[in-house]
Amino acid sequence: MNYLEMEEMLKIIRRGCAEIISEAELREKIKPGVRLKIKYGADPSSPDIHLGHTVVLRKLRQLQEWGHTVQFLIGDFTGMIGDPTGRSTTRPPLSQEQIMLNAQTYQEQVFKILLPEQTEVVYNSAWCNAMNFTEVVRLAARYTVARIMERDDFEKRFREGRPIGLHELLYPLIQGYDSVVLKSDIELCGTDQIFNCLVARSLQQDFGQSPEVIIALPLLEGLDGVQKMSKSLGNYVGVTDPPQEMFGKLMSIPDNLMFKYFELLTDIELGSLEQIRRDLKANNLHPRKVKADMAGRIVSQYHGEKAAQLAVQEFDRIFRDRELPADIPEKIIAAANLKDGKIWIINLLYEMGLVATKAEGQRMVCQGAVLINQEKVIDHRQDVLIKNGLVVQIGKRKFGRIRIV
RNA sequence: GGACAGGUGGCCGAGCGGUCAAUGGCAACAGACUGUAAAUCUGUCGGGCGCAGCCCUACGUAGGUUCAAAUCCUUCCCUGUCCA
Repeated sequence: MNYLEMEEMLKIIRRGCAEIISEAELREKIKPGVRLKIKYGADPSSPDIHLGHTVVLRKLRQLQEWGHTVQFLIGDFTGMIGDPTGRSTTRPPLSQEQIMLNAQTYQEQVFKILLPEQTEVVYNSAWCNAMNFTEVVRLAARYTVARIMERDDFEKRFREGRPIGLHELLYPLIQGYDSVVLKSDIELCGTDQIFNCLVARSLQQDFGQSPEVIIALPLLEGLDGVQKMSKSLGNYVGVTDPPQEMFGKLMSIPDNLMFKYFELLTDIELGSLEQIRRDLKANNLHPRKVKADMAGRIVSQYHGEKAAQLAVQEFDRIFRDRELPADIPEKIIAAANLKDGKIWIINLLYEMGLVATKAEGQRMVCQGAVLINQEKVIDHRQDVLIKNGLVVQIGKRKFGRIRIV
């Protein structure tokens, strides 16, 4: 590898990165013909991989394409503790079964991005469960309370008088110890994990190993544009979300987030991204179009070009042109609920499962959200005459076609 | 072990005997507008009842005082601060 190739490679690695600790060490490690071990720790607290995770996964994939091996670590042991990272409250621990179930779906989803033949899946319970109490205490002796408390979320919780479980302080150590066991050369993580990775470096040196290089990627804000994307906040796009939902969710991000999504979630060249930015500023390009382009590219990565196109068409049809979607799920209404072919509008919505409670149904009607065959229902006391095939709609996103049985 | 403070709706947070299904903010949902499930503005936001009303369940847990309790008392559980 000559100088230019090295620079080119580093440029690709740097794309979208928040921090590399350190680049000099990285240059040392990346040598032609050397297959590096690249660790990535996954937290199995939720079963779905979302686009936030893919920021790191995509970077791992890039490294795999240069021949390196990914150590995909499933933190089943740490899951039982509950990762305190970024949390202002203690996380409830998960049951063993739940973790294993999550780990399973994780693995299925992760290979939408990673290359399976260059991925080694490991569980940290394999060595953590084998440790006895003496070993745990000795490990704990390698670090100090002051250094652990440097961690932002601990420090903050402590200062604010919020509880911190003693076990939570152990979390960075365990995670660091994983790197020792795996003899990782590089670790990829989100910026919220940098502290843990630094502990890993320190422990590795203690154990006579060369410290891992940390490549930290930014945390992706979720659909609300403020909080980081996470399942528990419900502001995420799952990699298994159906094309249309994926597209819709991506269209709902605030405009100012488009470029970040472009950079971190698509392969668009940074040059053309700059061009888009200029065109947008000069009013040569409509923001909606840019966002749709971004969303379309991402959908096609997970569902293919054709599905993405369909999703775009469907989106325009429903939200821009205000027409009915192509596929409307059928909802069954028991004939026994009818009186002279009629049913109270509130009961209809409830029976169709379009509202969770009848009170909600009433609210929807009063707010003018309910349409039957495109016609607004005004009176919540109304009995409606129904027949097969009638389309009932609440708002812009809930549809059902009546089928009387 | 002791002293003190606190536990309220999905979250944050007011209320501290009746007018409390509980102010306000966030989130969510709906409407208007538009360029979208963006932004902005407006409204809704425990449940049941064919419903301008009535009823049920909710303010850590279990009891109690009272005509009346989220509000007062007691038990227990949980959290924090300080002292030991």
